[in-house]
Amino acid sequence: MAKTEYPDNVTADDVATAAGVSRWTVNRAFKKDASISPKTRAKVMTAAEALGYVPDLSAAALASARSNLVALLVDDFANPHKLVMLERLTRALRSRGWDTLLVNTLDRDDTTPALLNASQRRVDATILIGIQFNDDVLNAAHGARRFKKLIIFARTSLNPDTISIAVDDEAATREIAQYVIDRGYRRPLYIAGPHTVSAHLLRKETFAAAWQDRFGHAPESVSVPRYDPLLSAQITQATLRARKPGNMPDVIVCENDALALGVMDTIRHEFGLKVPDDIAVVGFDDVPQAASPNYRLTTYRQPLTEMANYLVDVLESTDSTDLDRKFLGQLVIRDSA
Amino acid sequence: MAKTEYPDNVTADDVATAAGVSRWTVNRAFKKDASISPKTRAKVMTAAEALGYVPDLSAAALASARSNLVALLVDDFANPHKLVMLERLTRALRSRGWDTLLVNTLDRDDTTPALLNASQRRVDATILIGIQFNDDVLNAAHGARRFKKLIIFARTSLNPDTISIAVDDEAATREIAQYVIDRGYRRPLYIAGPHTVSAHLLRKETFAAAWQDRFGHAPESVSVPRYDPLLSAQITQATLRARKPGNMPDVIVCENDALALGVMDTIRHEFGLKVPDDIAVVGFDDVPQAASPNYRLTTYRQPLTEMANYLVDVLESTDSTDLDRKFLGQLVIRDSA
DNA sequence: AAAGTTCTTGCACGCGAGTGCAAAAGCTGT
DNA sequence: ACAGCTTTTGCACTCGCGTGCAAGAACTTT
Repeated sequence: MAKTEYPDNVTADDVATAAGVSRWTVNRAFKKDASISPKTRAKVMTAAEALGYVPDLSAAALASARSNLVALLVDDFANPHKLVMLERLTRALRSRGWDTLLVNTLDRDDTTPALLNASQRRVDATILIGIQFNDDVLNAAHGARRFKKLIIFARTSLNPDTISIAVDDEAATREIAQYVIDRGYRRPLYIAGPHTVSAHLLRKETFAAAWQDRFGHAPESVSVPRYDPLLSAQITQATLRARKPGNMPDVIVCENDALALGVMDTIRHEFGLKVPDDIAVVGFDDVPQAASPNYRLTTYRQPLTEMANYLVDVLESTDSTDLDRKFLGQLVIRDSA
Repeated sequence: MAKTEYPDNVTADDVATAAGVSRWTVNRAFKKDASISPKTRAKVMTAAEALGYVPDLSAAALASARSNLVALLVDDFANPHKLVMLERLTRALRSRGWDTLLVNTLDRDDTTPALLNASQRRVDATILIGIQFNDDVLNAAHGARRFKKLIIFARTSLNPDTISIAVDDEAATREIAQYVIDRGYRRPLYIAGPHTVSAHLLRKETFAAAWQDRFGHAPESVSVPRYDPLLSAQITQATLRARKPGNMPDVIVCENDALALGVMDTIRHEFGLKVPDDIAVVGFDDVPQAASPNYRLTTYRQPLTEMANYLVDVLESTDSTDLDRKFLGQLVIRDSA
């Protein structure tokens, strides 16, 4: 008979009764900068705690125009860097009161259904950290109902309806190219990721341009259709096998670490060559494994935490004037090049 | 002036007017097994499509007792296996109409606030795929409001208020132990993960018991406080350095692959030893990297897809009688042992 | 101490849809 | 063509809270 358990659901009304105020005052007590006297708030909070009350965000989202919820669309789970991004993003979001809806868009050919689904949950923004989208989808999405913000994270997009938060790929790649040239490498092979129309990484083009500027010809390149170390290993293997023994590259520059890890594995275990003595390797992202004693990969680190925090700034900002932003990262030199 | 854009928000009422039926009929049309005539449904769907209507799940969650939303608490982003689990879980959930709230619980010392937050969003279940929780938290959570189901995924829990969906660690570990013994290894070192009270993996104990049964003494073991290859590498290095040169183990059995990868790196690059010739290594989980030419790790694969599908079954089941379940996986023999 | 300010608090209405039941419509057999 | 039955449709009420404004309380000023 003792009321040891909390009732099924405590509403603001219950707390109001307990504290001897109105329901609206209860809600004010939970709102950051509401006009309420300190002692009333204290009284309400005490009552709330005693009853085990917490505001229902679901109802709040329905009543107001905001939900403090974002959808995170991911279409690439083979790239270890995704795990790092997920960690940084969820941490930044959560620390500032935002929740994250994780949407796996791997098994659909476009993101439209996922965007639709996000709108059904009244998300305040949709964040894309993948590649599978094009301008058609974006335009459709933007024309549709209830679309607040569409953020492309860690990838540049030229679409004007989109907010892109990314590292400055061009500057980063030029720095990489300069380093490679300075170290005396002259026979590069560039391993690029999937071709995409929108949300392009300018890395391959920039590297090619830098090489062209310096030596008058573009470097060779290969494309891997997924950011997957295992696939990258296979394709690199096929590419190198097709070459004459004397015609090996002296450096392999990769669009990101996911590709670079596979490349290193192949170089060592399929060809029995040494990194960097026979072939050097450069990556991009600085995934945790890049630092392992096995890889010691030279790579480029994006300021992910800073970028994630800026993303939350964007979510909280009201004006929508040119929120795109590029960040500068840092070349991390290890043993692979 | 042309109405090229959809209005801000289309409600069921708008569709009802357009289709010449009542709002409730519109909702029925969107409900899987509602009693509605096929032609009425078709009429409604046509009108809905023309207007760009989709039901508002936020409002639905408020009005009904279900939200079709689950919270996924993760406290360990260094383990590459987490990415695989996230992929499998979100795919299974999404394909059957469930959305996933990803909650990062890394930077808090207990899961209570996260559980509270989940309850604020009216999730139908909370799924834990980490380690940071104990019985106190669980009990508090369960006593509180609006807690539907608490699922421990990929980890065994003996707490009766909890539904545990996991591989049969005991059977798996016995199989591993048997393999190690059959291959003639006699000086094992066991690398365990963090100590936890609840949600225990029985792997270390089972391996020790199996060894004890056979040889009359327990194997040595070390604990790594996080499932992180880099940390595992460090601790393994310290452990092996403390040994006399002639006293090295001939096999290192790891609680999971995250630990095993670090172990292999250390063996090779810090001690210049060969795997498996000098020291063999066994893991658990079969992460993607385990198959790479670099590691070729012998490990144990959990039937994750099957487990994820069962999880959705659990979500959709109404009776709550003993939903715990153990799955059998498969020993994957590669070159590391 | 009265009038003028500023800070607090209360309230009607709406957000968009689910539940359970009752009314209406469709169907069967004779 | 009508009773009897089944399927389909409509509706009052509810879920828990936000918005914007107006009334009330508390504090200043001269």
